[in-house]
Amino acid sequence: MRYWLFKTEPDSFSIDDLAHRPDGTEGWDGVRNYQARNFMRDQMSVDDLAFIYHSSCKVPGIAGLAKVSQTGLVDPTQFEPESKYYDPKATLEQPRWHMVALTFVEKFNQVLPLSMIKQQPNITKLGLVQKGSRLSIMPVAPNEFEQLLELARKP
DNA sequence: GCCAACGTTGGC
DNA sequence: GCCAACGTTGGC
Repeated sequence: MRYWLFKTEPDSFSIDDLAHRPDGTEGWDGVRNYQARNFMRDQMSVDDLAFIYHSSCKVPGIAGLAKVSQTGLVDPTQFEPESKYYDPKATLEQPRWHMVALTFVEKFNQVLPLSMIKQQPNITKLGLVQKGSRLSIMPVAPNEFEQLLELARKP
Protein backbone atom coordinates (compact mmCIF):
# COMPACT_ATOMS: atom_id res chain seq x y z
CA MET A 1 0.00 0.00 0.00
CA ARG A 2 1.39 3.33 -1.08
CA TYR A 3 0.43 6.93 -0.50
CA TRP A 4 0.19 9.71 -3.03
CA LEU A 5 -0.65 13.33 -3.58
CA PHE A 6 -2.57 14.56 -6.62
CA LYS A 7 -2.61 18.24 -7.51
CA THR A 8 -5.60 19.83 -9.10
CA GLU A 9 -6.76 23.35 -9.73
CA PRO A 10 -10.05 23.65 -7.88
CA ASP A 11 -11.38 26.07 -10.51
CA SER A 12 -11.29 23.19 -12.98
CA PHE A 13 -11.74 20.17 -10.72
CA SER A 14 -12.00 20.28 -6.95
CA ILE A 15 -12.50 17.82 -4.14
CA ASP A 16 -16.20 18.75 -4.26
CA ASP A 17 -16.35 17.90 -7.94
CA LEU A 18 -14.87 14.50 -7.15
CA ALA A 19 -17.38 13.96 -4.35
CA HIS A 20 -20.26 14.71 -6.70
CA ARG A 21 -19.20 12.38 -9.50
CA PRO A 22 -21.19 9.16 -9.85
CA ASP A 23 -19.80 6.83 -7.20
CA GLY A 24 -17.43 9.65 -6.29
CA THR A 25 -15.17 8.31 -9.00
CA GLU A 26 -13.25 10.03 -11.78
CA GLY A 27 -10.56 8.97 -14.22
CA TRP A 28 -7.59 11.25 -13.63
CA ASP A 29 -7.10 12.30 -17.23
CA GLY A 30 -5.01 15.10 -18.65
CA VAL A 31 -1.70 14.29 -17.00
CA ARG A 32 1.02 15.02 -19.56
CA ASN A 33 4.16 14.59 -17.56
CA TYR A 34 6.12 11.39 -17.84
CA GLN A 35 7.14 11.11 -14.22
CA ALA A 36 3.58 11.57 -13.06
CA ARG A 37 2.35 9.12 -15.67
CA ASN A 38 4.88 6.53 -14.59
CA PHE A 39 3.69 6.75 -11.01
CA MET A 40 0.14 6.05 -12.17
CA ARG A 41 1.06 3.36 -14.65
CA ASP A 42 3.73 1.48 -12.73
CA GLN A 43 3.39 2.07 -9.04
CA MET A 44 -0.20 2.54 -8.04
CA SER A 45 -2.43 -0.20 -6.70
CA VAL A 46 -6.12 -0.32 -5.97
CA ASP A 47 -6.82 1.01 -2.47
CA ASP A 48 -3.72 3.20 -2.33
CA LEU A 49 -4.66 6.45 -0.59
CA ALA A 50 -4.18 9.85 -2.16
CA PHE A 51 -4.39 13.40 -0.90
CA ILE A 52 -6.21 15.80 -3.17
CA TYR A 53 -4.24 19.04 -3.25
CA HIS A 54 -5.66 22.32 -4.47
CA SER A 55 -3.15 24.44 -6.37
CA SER A 56 -3.22 27.84 -8.07
CA CYS A 57 -5.93 29.15 -5.79
CA LYS A 58 -6.37 31.44 -2.79
CA VAL A 59 -5.25 28.94 -0.18
CA PRO A 60 -3.20 26.20 -1.78
CA GLY A 61 -3.20 23.04 0.31
CA ILE A 62 -4.53 19.58 0.97
CA ALA A 63 -8.30 19.54 0.64
CA GLY A 64 -9.29 15.91 0.98
CA LEU A 65 -8.63 12.25 0.65
CA ALA A 66 -9.31 9.78 -2.14
CA LYS A 67 -8.35 6.25 -2.96
CA VAL A 68 -7.15 4.60 -6.10
CA SER A 69 -10.10 2.56 -7.37
CA GLN A 70 -8.92 1.43 -10.81
CA THR A 71 -5.49 1.07 -12.34
CA GLY A 72 -4.19 0.42 -15.82
CA LEU A 73 -6.59 2.79 -17.58
CA VAL A 74 -5.76 4.54 -20.83
CA ASP A 75 -6.41 8.27 -20.84
CA PRO A 76 -9.03 8.70 -23.60
CA THR A 77 -8.38 12.41 -24.09
CA GLN A 78 -5.12 11.72 -25.92
CA PHE A 79 -7.17 10.46 -28.89
CA GLU A 80 -9.59 13.39 -29.02
CA PRO A 81 -8.43 16.06 -31.47
CA GLU A 82 -10.72 18.63 -29.91
CA SER A 83 -9.34 18.02 -26.44
CA LYS A 84 -6.63 20.23 -25.05
CA TYR A 85 -4.95 17.01 -23.96
CA TYR A 86 -4.87 15.62 -27.50
CA ASP A 87 -1.59 13.93 -28.37
CA PRO A 88 -1.09 13.36 -32.10
CA LYS A 89 1.70 10.90 -31.40
CA ALA A 90 -0.52 8.57 -29.42
CA THR A 91 -2.23 5.66 -31.16
CA LEU A 92 -4.81 3.16 -29.98
CA GLU A 93 -2.22 0.42 -30.39
CA GLN A 94 0.43 2.40 -28.58
CA PRO A 95 -1.13 4.82 -26.15
CA ARG A 96 1.25 7.19 -24.42
CA TRP A 97 -0.82 8.30 -21.49
CA HIS A 98 -2.18 6.09 -18.79
CA MET A 99 -4.25 6.98 -15.79
CA VAL A 100 -5.95 5.65 -12.70
CA ALA A 101 -9.41 6.32 -11.34
CA LEU A 102 -9.78 7.99 -7.97
CA THR A 103 -12.72 7.60 -5.63
CA PHE A 104 -13.71 10.19 -3.08
CA VAL A 105 -13.10 9.25 0.55
CA GLU A 106 -13.21 12.39 2.64
CA LYS A 107 -13.21 16.16 2.51
CA PHE A 108 -11.41 17.86 5.36
CA ASN A 109 -13.23 20.48 7.40
CA GLN A 110 -10.73 22.98 6.16
CA VAL A 111 -7.90 22.92 3.69
CA LEU A 112 -4.56 22.12 5.28
CA PRO A 113 -2.61 25.04 3.85
CA LEU A 114 0.74 24.64 2.16
CA SER A 115 2.07 27.33 4.48
CA MET A 116 1.31 25.10 7.45
CA ILE A 117 2.72 22.01 5.81
CA LYS A 118 5.96 23.90 5.29
CA GLN A 119 6.12 24.70 8.98
CA GLN A 120 6.16 21.07 10.02
CA PRO A 121 9.70 20.18 11.01
CA ASN A 122 9.12 16.49 10.26
CA ILE A 123 7.80 16.95 6.76
CA THR A 124 10.98 17.05 4.75
CA LYS A 125 10.70 14.44 2.02
CA LEU A 126 7.40 15.56 0.53
CA GLY A 127 7.86 17.03 -2.94
CA LEU A 128 5.60 19.96 -2.09
CA VAL A 129 8.11 21.37 0.37
CA GLN A 130 11.06 20.88 -1.93
CA LYS A 131 12.18 23.87 -3.89
CA GLY A 132 11.21 23.90 -7.51
CA SER A 133 9.19 20.72 -7.43
CA ARG A 134 6.35 20.97 -9.91
CA LEU A 135 5.23 17.39 -10.07
CA SER A 136 1.48 17.08 -10.33
CA ILE A 137 1.46 13.60 -8.82
CA MET A 138 3.93 12.59 -6.16
CA PRO A 139 4.51 9.85 -3.62
CA VAL A 140 4.09 10.56 0.08
CA ALA A 141 6.15 8.68 2.64
CA PRO A 142 3.97 6.65 5.04
CA ASN A 143 5.04 8.51 8.16
CA GLU A 144 4.55 11.88 6.51
CA PHE A 145 1.18 10.79 5.19
CA GLU A 146 0.05 9.80 8.64
CA GLN A 147 1.22 13.06 10.12
CA LEU A 148 -0.45 15.17 7.46
CA LEU A 149 -3.69 13.23 7.78
CA GLU A 150 -3.76 13.87 11.49
CA LEU A 151 -3.14 17.58 10.95
CA ALA A 152 -5.78 17.81 8.26
CA ARG A 153 -8.42 16.11 10.40
CA LYS A 154 -8.03 18.52 13.30
CA PRO A 155 -11.41 20.21 13.77
C1' DG B 1 0.53 39.66 -12.77
C1' DC B 2 5.32 38.44 -11.78
C1' DC B 3 8.90 35.44 -12.17
C1' DA B 4 11.82 31.42 -10.79
C1' DA B 5 12.23 26.87 -11.83
C1' DC B 6 11.33 23.22 -14.53
C1' DG B 7 10.23 20.02 -18.69
C1' DT B 8 10.06 19.60 -23.60
C1' DT B 9 11.23 20.57 -28.23
C1' DG B 10 13.99 20.78 -32.15
C1' DG B 11 18.08 22.47 -34.75
C1' DC B 12 22.61 21.29 -35.27
C1' DG C 1 23.45 13.98 -27.72
C1' DC C 2 23.87 18.85 -26.62
C1' DC C 3 21.71 22.90 -25.40
C1' DA C 4 19.13 27.25 -26.40
C1' DA C 5 14.61 28.63 -26.77
C1' DC C 6 10.23 28.16 -25.49
C1' DG C 7 6.06 27.05 -22.83
C1' DT C 8 4.18 25.82 -18.37
C1' DT C 9 3.65 25.53 -13.47
C1' DG C 10 2.39 27.49 -9.34
C1' DG C 11 3.49 30.20 -5.13
C1' DC C 12 3.49 34.72 -3.87
